[in-house]
Amino acid sequence: MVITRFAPSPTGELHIGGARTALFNYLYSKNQNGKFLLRIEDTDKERSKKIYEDQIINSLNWLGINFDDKAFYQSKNIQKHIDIAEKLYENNFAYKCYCTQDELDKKRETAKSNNINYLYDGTCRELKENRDLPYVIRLKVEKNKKITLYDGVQGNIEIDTNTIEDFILLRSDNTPTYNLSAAVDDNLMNITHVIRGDDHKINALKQILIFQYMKWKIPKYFHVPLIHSENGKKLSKRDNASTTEDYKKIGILPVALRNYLLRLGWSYKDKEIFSDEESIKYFNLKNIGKSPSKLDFERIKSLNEFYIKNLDEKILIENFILYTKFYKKNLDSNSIDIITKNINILKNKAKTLEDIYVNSSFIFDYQQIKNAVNSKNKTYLNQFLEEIKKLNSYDYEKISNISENIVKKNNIKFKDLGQPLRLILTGLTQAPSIKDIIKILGINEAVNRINYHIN
RNA sequence: GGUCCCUUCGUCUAUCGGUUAGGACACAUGGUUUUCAUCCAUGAAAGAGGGGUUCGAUUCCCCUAGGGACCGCCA
Repeated sequence: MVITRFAPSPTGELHIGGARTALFNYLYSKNQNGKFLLRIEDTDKERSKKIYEDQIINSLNWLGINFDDKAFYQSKNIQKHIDIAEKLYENNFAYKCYCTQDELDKKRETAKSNNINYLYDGTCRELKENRDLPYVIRLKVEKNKKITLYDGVQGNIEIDTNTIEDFILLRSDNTPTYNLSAAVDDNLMNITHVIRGDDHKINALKQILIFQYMKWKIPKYFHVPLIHSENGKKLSKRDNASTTEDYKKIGILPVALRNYLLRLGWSYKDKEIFSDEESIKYFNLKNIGKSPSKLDFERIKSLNEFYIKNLDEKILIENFILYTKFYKKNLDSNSIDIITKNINILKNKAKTLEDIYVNSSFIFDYQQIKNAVNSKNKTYLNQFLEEIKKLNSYDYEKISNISENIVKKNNIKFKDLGQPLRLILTGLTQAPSIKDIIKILGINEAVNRINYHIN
């Protein structure tokens, strides 16, 4: 059975690249009728925060990326990682290193200032005797050997082991390092396919060495090129578009972000829009692209617009209410009622949930404009007012005729009536058509708002 | 500096050696529209450069250039 995993470290909010990695893992496991596991890599006690663990899980839920079983916490498995380090040491695949951090820092610096490549020089590699000093455990990387990473995305990558240093497995405080923990846990969790960011390519080689020494079955690796910011640089927290939270708070729908992420670095012929079912059905690993891709905010927005227009309106309203609750304000039930009834009008201008909020604000956040109309306009508005007063509620279709007649009668342009009318009804210069505004507000409220301004 | 990876319209991408190099977003123009949008139509827009291999190269190989990742007792 195929088992994939997403293994974030809880040192920050869910990153957009992480979200894509999670999505790919999720989709592939579902496509193969396998399992998708979540492993929180919280072995860095300093930087790992509980609130980020929760945030990552919440974001995955929000995106509809559901993991199987319970979330797995790497910190709970530390003893097993230590056991393996000791086993490697006993089998002479690893050794104790007594070099201090100061010594290593110095060597690193001299190497850097001489512009030469730094690798741990193996000072302690051949030490025979034990010393009564703090030590780390390093893996003994066999020299002068070629090792191959069979990467499902990048092809076979052959590398000389001389360029891989004897990396640390166990720190001097006896805690395991990332490469040890990751390898041990991937083995323990029976991970069959490791799909992750490009930045782990070298780590894969290191982890493979551990797998080989332990005679474990090596998983298949797929290293996905990273996502770059719009200016081509590595995505950073300062880009304001780097975490799923950044998108959530401006009113991007989870379906839209998911669809966008799916098509970033992956494709299926000419297809752009994927339902959840389709994405599971069509997802495969061989269509993952080899080159890094840039984020395109306009594309995200346009996809979001598509989903706002095409999503089931009930679901759209659910998303909208949750959105306003989190990021705007709790709307009263009357306003929600009005918005729900008129969502087909209000959603038409929106690219984001925030747009829907702004577009509907004249319902719950109406601001009267002082001196909005001049005396000439008042005459037309008065005529308009008298006519709509005569309307039965739900007789909104006649509104167009009313304004048409007034325009003809006074020999004016529609603009002369429509512009001030829209402004006093909504407090906004851009809003739905006059007919729709009155329909949304109801005759009474419309009459009130006009009255206020012409008297 | 070392190791490794990548390179098709501005962006995401399609192309299993033979195509007028296709689609989507963005952009431009026109139409619809009682504001703004929407919507519809049309258009402009690409194989980094140089060598090979081949009857034929965007596709395969090499070199150059550009971009990226990694090089922690972080993950």
